[in-house]
Amino acid sequence: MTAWPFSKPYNPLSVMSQVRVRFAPSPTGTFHIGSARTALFNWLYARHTGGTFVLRVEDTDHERNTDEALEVLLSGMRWLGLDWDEGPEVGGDFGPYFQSQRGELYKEYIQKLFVAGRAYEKDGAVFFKLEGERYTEYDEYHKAEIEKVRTEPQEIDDAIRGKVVRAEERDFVIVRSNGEPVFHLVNVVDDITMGITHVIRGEDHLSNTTKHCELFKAFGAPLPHFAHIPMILNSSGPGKMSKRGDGVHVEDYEKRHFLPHGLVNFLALLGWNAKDDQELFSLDELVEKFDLSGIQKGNARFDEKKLAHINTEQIRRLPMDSFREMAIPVLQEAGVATEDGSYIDAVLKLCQEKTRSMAELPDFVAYFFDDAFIFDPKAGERLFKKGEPLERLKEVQAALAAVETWDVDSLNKAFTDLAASQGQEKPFAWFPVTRYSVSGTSGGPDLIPMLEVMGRDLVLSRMEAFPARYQA
RNA sequence: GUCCCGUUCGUCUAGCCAGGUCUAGGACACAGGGUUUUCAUCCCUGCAACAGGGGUUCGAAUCCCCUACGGGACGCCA
Repeated sequence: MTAWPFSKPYNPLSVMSQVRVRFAPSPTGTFHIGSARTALFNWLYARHTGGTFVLRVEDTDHERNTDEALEVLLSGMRWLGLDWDEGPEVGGDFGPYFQSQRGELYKEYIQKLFVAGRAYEKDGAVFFKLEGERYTEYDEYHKAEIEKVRTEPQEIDDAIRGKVVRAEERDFVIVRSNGEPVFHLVNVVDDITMGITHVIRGEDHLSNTTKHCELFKAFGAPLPHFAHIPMILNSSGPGKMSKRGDGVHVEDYEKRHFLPHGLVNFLALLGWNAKDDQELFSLDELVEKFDLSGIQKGNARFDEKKLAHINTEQIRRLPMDSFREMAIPVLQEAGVATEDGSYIDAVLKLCQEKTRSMAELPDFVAYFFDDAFIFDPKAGERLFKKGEPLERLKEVQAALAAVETWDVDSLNKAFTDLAASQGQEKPFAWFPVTRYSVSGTSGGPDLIPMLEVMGRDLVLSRMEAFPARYQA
């Protein structure tokens, strides 16, 4: 048996001191939010330590492993900004990175187990042979008399949970009767041959880890460091976050126009914290501050409201260029704005700090682009409840029509002068009807800058049309 | 059923490893108030937790034990 299974020469010190982590998803056609967080933690750890992030596709069997399923995964990873140093498309020295292409390697390793007397065939399948005293016992769970083995307990030194001791007690299948190697075997063989130093994965694998330790030892390979991260539970009700349902897939958030970094920031906080009160991070800050020791032991519940809040905050922190880059396709998709240009830029600049999500942006800005906006009935009701808005509107129309240069200063002056002429100190009495007549709503960006952006023609024509339109 | 992991406000969490600085801090949510042309933003205030019981100690959210509850694993799925 060769001590080092890598195909290339190496310097043990330089390789082993380098952190190598992997994300090893099975392409199922969706990208589960829990998987995404596991990927993120691995990615953050690699980037934090200057290590290598490997993407390995566990496509051992399954009819569902299609190209489309793989693409969902890869595009999800790309969308989140989790780039991989080795794996599909980028290659690497430890490939292939698809388990479906590593069959020969697995055979080689299975052979090693046979040679070492640690594997045997039974019912057409290959079993891993545990070492220790054998006995039979009625098992309540399997409802049958089964053979068990008193093995040496395995000690797992987990970076999050500390020392975990557990003994495996049944020989387990490593190759199915159809010839396909099972997860536990390929997972360990790949981790060994890919030189993985840290296995960061969900807590649902903690119990499996004793099987993996048995295998590592049988192969004479050193154990990697383990870090079992807590599960994400359903936001309400029992159990871990289910496979179906709203908001469990990364693709859904992309479709709903969440900021990838909003999701990333939220996911990072689900089970990890920076040991201080900071909650909003840039990617760089996340990379800098992320550490295994900051990971929580207990499971966490997914809270959409907090996600929404973080998403909103990250939208506000976006540089104008990035915001525009994201917003324009959203507006185009919604059919709100079709052309790029300085008008859209001005509108977006006005609205970035007011909008709560990209998804609501089209509705929020629709009236800037289309005369056929809808008048909010409730806001209209409130407006007509007191005063004589139509009279005020006429006064504003006259005042604005007389403005020579259509800019914030002149508009401000027009309103102030109008107020003064009526013995008012502030022009607030004229604001609500002005806003409503041009936008159909009672809220939105600051009025004067908004009028400036909309331009004289649009503003005056909407005011002119308002009385008739509102009746209808 | 067996084994493993966990348990601080409704939720995410700080504090726990190195017991006193904790009348337990922050954030989301919620409630109230203020600012504002704006059912936006922003600001202020409030609400609300150490699962329970034993022990160790002058002193325990922090250490130990038990119980309860939650999660996970026990597949020729990954």
